[in-house]
Amino acid sequence: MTSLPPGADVSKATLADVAQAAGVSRATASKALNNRVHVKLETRLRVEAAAAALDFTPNFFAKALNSSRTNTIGMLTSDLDNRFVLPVLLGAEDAFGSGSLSVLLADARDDVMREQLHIETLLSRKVDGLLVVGRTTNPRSPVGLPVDVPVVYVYAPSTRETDTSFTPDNVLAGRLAARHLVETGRRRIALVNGEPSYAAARDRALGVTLELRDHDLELLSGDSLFGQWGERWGRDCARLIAQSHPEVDAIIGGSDHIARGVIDSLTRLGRRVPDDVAVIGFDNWDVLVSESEPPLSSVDMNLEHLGRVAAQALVEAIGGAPRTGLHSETVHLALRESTRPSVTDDH
Amino acid sequence: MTSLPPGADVSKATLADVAQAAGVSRATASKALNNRVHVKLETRLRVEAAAAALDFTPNFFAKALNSSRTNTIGMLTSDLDNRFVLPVLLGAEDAFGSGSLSVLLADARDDVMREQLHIETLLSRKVDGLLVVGRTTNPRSPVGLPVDVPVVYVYAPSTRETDTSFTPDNVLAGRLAARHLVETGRRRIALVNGEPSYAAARDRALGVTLELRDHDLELLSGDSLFGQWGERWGRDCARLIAQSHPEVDAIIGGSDHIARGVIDSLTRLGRRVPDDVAVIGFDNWDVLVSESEPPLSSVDMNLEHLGRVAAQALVEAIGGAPRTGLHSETVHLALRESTRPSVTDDH
DNA sequence: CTGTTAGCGCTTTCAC
DNA sequence: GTGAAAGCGCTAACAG
Repeated sequence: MTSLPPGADVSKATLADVAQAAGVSRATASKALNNRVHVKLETRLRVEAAAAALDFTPNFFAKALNSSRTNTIGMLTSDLDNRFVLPVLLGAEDAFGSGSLSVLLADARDDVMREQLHIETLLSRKVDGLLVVGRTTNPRSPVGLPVDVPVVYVYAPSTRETDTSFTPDNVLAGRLAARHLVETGRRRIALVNGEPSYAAARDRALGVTLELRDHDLELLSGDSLFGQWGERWGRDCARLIAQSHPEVDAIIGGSDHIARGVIDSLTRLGRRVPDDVAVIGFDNWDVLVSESEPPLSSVDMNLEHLGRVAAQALVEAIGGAPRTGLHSETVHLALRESTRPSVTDDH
Repeated sequence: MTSLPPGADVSKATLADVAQAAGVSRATASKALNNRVHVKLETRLRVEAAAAALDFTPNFFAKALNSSRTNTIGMLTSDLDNRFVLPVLLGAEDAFGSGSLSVLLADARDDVMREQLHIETLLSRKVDGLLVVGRTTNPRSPVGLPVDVPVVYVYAPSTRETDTSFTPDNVLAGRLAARHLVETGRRRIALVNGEPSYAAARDRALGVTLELRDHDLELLSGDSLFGQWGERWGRDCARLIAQSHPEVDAIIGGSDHIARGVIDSLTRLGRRVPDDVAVIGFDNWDVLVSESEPPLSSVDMNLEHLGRVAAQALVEAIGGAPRTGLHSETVHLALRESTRPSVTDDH
């Protein structure tokens, strides 16, 4: 019982204790425990035994004080309250947590001031690297760091091309959705898209258009209908499309929400999904797609994978091997009932 | 330019530099900067000026090395990929972030081993306190800490009554939902509930039952229908209820999802919502309630508030004023179209 | 191979 | 009021 302040009796045993118990100097004990060279095997074993016996845990701060590596990374989110960042965090936490890296979380609330403040705090804690998780896939301006700390941008790429960024390939997503519909016999395809201010919406539309063009097709309404991300927009547009283009045999929703709205309207109008009209969405958000009636096909953005590769890239960058540039990560189809080929089309 | 390892030129200026620039000793500089007593005002000012001029940031680790307070708290989640933890985190991050507290995030993936591992890491980083965020509102066994660090449980309370826990008041939630329906003239009320293994489901059912009893009413089906949390379950049950109890004038969904399914079935069966049957859910999950057709009334669990008060309690506990026991935090109604009193009931 | 000697940057007695 | 000295727990030279 020393005279330390109350509550400080955490991990009492110090390196000196271990050294003494093992009958060596602190320096030797340190080398032994850190797998440094020039330590006799027998000594190393003795030290390790002593450490184990004393339940020794090295003092994190003392270590950090003279090693310039803290095994801590900062995760800066623009908006925690966003269903897209979660899987990314999860994948990242996964990649980090398996090792001995800890994650310092900071939520900037999509506010530049807060972001700068949090960056300063993170830097003062000497994080080894920074993972910047965006709110959308719209490119964002790079964070301004006064010092040289590796940064990886995920979801929202940095506008600076020499930075390292990972973002889902929304053009491919659009292509996959369109290709699937064409391959299952659909020809009169419409796209009800989300907000035009979102790169995700524009990229998906582009992918759809390009893919259709490859098949000598084009969107039913001539162009993609940009609007909002919600069900209501999906309902409204589906109703209009069903009237103005009764021949429609497939509708792509810019998001799962929109697609749900589309299904809702079509069903109420007496159009059968998928027999009369196939419907597909984007994001493959579990709660929306699996319990839909019928279950909704969707394009999965592989967000957890995205987080994982970004985290790995950050670890590599910390290790000195930066993987710079913009990386568009692949996405994949998640097929369900809503795009089952209609029987008549099968022949 | 010292001979430090590359990338270590972070916050170059040290206390010694400041002291020298101010023409005082390091000891005095330290006292001045930390608002300790026994420092002449003029000296203090001079030191502060020097610090500002040199853009001095105290070395976090050196400080931590002899202060036993790290201004870091650990946030241990059972399952990051859970829509209920987000708002809680947000509220907590809010309460912490406004000060100078940093948050070390660890996701246990609902795995005891991982949890223990993460706790050890967090403790080795000497967090001042621990916020344990549960996956459900089911009580959980307390975390085993070898040392005396304040812990606050949120969402899932600890089974140990002397611990500090914050959880939403689901009994009240059930009461509020039922009371609202009764007050708007509904009398033949059914409850389609979630999984019986969830305390949330059982508590909500209890609240509904108690409230109805206070009005000399009881559930239409005699008892609550426990099942699953999804839309499908809501659809199936609503269909059954509409057939077996055609007189039903209100259905409470155990979650917004269930309620959405209920609305879906009722609509398809030609029952009008809310004119024929009122529908209300729980959780007030934005994407589900506001874009529903009609928009869905719900009970908001105040999760962000929950996170905030838990975080505040943790800060207080760190400060030495623990607020022990189980705290059931209040919830509130979020009324929308789906429970509008039907015109005939208004008289 | 091992121990001795110096610090890392800061706080804290305790004299002056 | 202020400063000299000691030390938090560890790692990194340099000798031996």
